[in-house]
Amino acid sequence: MTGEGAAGRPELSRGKVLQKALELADAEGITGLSIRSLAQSIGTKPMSLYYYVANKDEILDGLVDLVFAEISTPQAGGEWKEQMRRRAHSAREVLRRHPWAIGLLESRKAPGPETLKHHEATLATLRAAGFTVQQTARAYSLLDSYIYGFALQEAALPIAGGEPMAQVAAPIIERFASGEYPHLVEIATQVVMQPDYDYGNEFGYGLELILKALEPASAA
Amino acid sequence: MTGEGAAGRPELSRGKVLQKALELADAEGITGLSIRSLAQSIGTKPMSLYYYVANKDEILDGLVDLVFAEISTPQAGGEWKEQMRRRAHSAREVLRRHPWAIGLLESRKAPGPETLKHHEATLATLRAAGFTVQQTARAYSLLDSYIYGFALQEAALPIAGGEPMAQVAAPIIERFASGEYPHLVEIATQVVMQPDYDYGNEFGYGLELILKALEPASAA
DNA sequence: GCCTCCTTCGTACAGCGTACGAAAGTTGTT
DNA sequence: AACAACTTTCGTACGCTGTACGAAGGAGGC
Repeated sequence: MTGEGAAGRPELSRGKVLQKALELADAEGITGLSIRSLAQSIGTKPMSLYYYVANKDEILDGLVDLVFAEISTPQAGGEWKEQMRRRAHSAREVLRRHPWAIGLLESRKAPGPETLKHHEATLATLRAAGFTVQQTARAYSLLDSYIYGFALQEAALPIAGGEPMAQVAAPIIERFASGEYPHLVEIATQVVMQPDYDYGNEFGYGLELILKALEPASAA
Repeated sequence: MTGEGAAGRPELSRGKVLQKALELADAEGITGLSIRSLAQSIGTKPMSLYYYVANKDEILDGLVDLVFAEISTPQAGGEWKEQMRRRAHSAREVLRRHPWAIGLLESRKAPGPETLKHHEATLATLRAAGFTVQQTARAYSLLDSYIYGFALQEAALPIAGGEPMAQVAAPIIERFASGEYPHLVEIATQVVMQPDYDYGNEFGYGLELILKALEPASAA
């Protein structure tokens, strides 16, 4: 009707839709990603997207898969601890770049090919390092629990940036006077509000503690 | 207008609104909780709710606080490891009862009084056990990361129940033939699809591993 | 009787996902 | 050249969402 590219040679593709959806989610947050806003950012009309995806849920599934594709994949050859360390730090970094993805993990049920590939490679690395099947399952669950949980807490902080920690403490400050939360005050003043404090740096501490405890022998 | 209780003595209260919202979220999931559906379940009209809450976000904040109130609060007197164990298991159980709450944690910025009380009590217990301020912050972050991450993964599983694990494996089964994911198959068949397997039982394994590694002295 | 406050809620609006079907271009066949 | 078949785009409309605005009506004080 209006059309420059009405038919035959497609102007659009499923990949382009997902790519633009990723950019839009990064820019505006997951609530800013609507079919209408996505179509506008692509330069097309809402209903055109439905030729490439069945519904919005399929877009969200695709986004999760794109995010998994960004996480560094371990190789079965290398030293397992170093491989898991790299993977963990990469996963955290990716989830910090796409904080909306954490909430999506909860509701997706159809893992994409990149997701499966990633899991497969990680499991292969642990098995090759001598973990039994049982140990592998437990170690993987433990590591991912830590990674996702840390990312979740990080995403719940006010905003990324240097030291916006004064803001997270601000609403509590009002109740400071009552002396009702002395230990929260203690943590806030002596740790969180220190000028060079960055919560993200704490990730390595917990990760190393877990890796250290995860020797194949002791993970039974 | 229509009303049995039009004015003066309120039929409603903020607490009742939040209570009903909790029940509705448990019954229908967080997407089933709309202002209209909530009003209907209470037996009033949508706009009446806005006398008690400023907007829907305030309801969600209130729900998170209600959930925190359900988590067993540690006592500063007892043995810290046992206190943290109890708290962790309680938190996981509560988040399994209210799986929608996990996704809410990400987006809430205003902690409620119950949330603050809970944090305060947990911090107090760790400090009383001899953890330094720094160690306390790290230990707490580590424990909560694990708890939230585990709950998140648990919520991502198909449905609660005995052994619905065959379902989560089903979509992958199609790609079994290709031999592309041998380790996923291995885990699926030898661990996940075992008739008595319950992912929730794995929580204790990781928790004990973390608690063991968390001695105040070594947590520097 | 009236005035003021508390509480309820009817109406309306802009936004959402998407079902349905029409329109228009390209390609293949004759 | 004509026509059919297929691919791709998108206009319209429906039922849903949160909520701004303001009217309505009962309760208590004077």
